[in-house]
Amino acid sequence: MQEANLTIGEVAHLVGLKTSAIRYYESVGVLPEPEREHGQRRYSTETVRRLQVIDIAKRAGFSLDEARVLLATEQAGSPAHEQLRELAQRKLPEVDALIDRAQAMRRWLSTATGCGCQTLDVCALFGAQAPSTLEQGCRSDDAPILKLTLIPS
Amino acid sequence: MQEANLTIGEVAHLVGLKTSAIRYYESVGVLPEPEREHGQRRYSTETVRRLQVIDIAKRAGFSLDEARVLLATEQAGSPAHEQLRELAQRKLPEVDALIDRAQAMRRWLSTATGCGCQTLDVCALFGAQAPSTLEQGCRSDDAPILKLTLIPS
DNA sequence: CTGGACCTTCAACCCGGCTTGAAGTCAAGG
DNA sequence: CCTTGACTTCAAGCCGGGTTGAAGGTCCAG
Repeated sequence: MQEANLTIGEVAHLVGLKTSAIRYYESVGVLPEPEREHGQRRYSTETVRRLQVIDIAKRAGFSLDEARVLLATEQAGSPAHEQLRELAQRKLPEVDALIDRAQAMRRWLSTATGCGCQTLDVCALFGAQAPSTLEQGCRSDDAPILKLTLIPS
Repeated sequence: MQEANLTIGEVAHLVGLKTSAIRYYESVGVLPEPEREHGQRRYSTETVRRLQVIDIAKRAGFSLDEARVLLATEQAGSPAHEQLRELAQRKLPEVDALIDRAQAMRRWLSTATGCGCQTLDVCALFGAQAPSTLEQGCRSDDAPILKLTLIPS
């Protein structure tokens, strides 16, 4: 077993969180209740790892609740892998959609910053749910829905 | 000038929002105050278009506040294009980072759902801020930080 | 013994992005 | 005239993900 010798402040510093966030995670069940010494929480490096997992999961768009499932899964071992697989399958299309939208936005933004067009056409963004049909860039032969005058500097 | 003949309910229906959302947008300055007839708001199709812009912007990860800037920019014309460019430049790295993270997550999720490995290694997710170093898939030669036992069904 | 650093709890607050509910107004139709 | 339905306002509530503040405990150094 790991020795639990880190104070909440040390852990917070290690993972770049505020102590309040760590207590909050505990309160919502994402972190287990730690051992205590004189009433104070003591953590092992295992907890630091769990917090890193949470961090990654959050950055990847998981909610705290999903992160909780992820960690619970890891804890429980055998029967939980099904749950993980299910979680992943539910999440995949969401992530795909996110990527599509983000890439469409990226293309749009880079034309907005980079191109020297007189007018910047955003019309392509409005092709009925298909922001991904943005390939055209600054072309503008059909009536623009949104026309921004972008004067080349 | 456009004729303003749409009621809030009609507009809401057209763009797939609740009327409360439209009033909220107005209250936070994302939509301008519309003309009124007998105290009731009347909108032109221009407003519908603005709401579509807002929708796209939101889907692309802009906050309502940023959407407001976007639309204000469009309104103001000349000196505002700088603001738009600036907005776009501020947003681009954010969007890039988002895409990276989402793609890393996508790869991880698809291994989680698809591969038949005994153990699923998430270690690659933890390479010091680099979730994008996930190419390896199920390889696991260095000590995994997170090891999930994923029993092939 | 005192001060300061760190910890504890709990309740309250903040933010964005709305929704909900109560109470009132208005025009049209039976 | 009365009801119906769509509108109006304003205040309050909800959600996730925390932060902040007050009031107090515990430890160690000087």
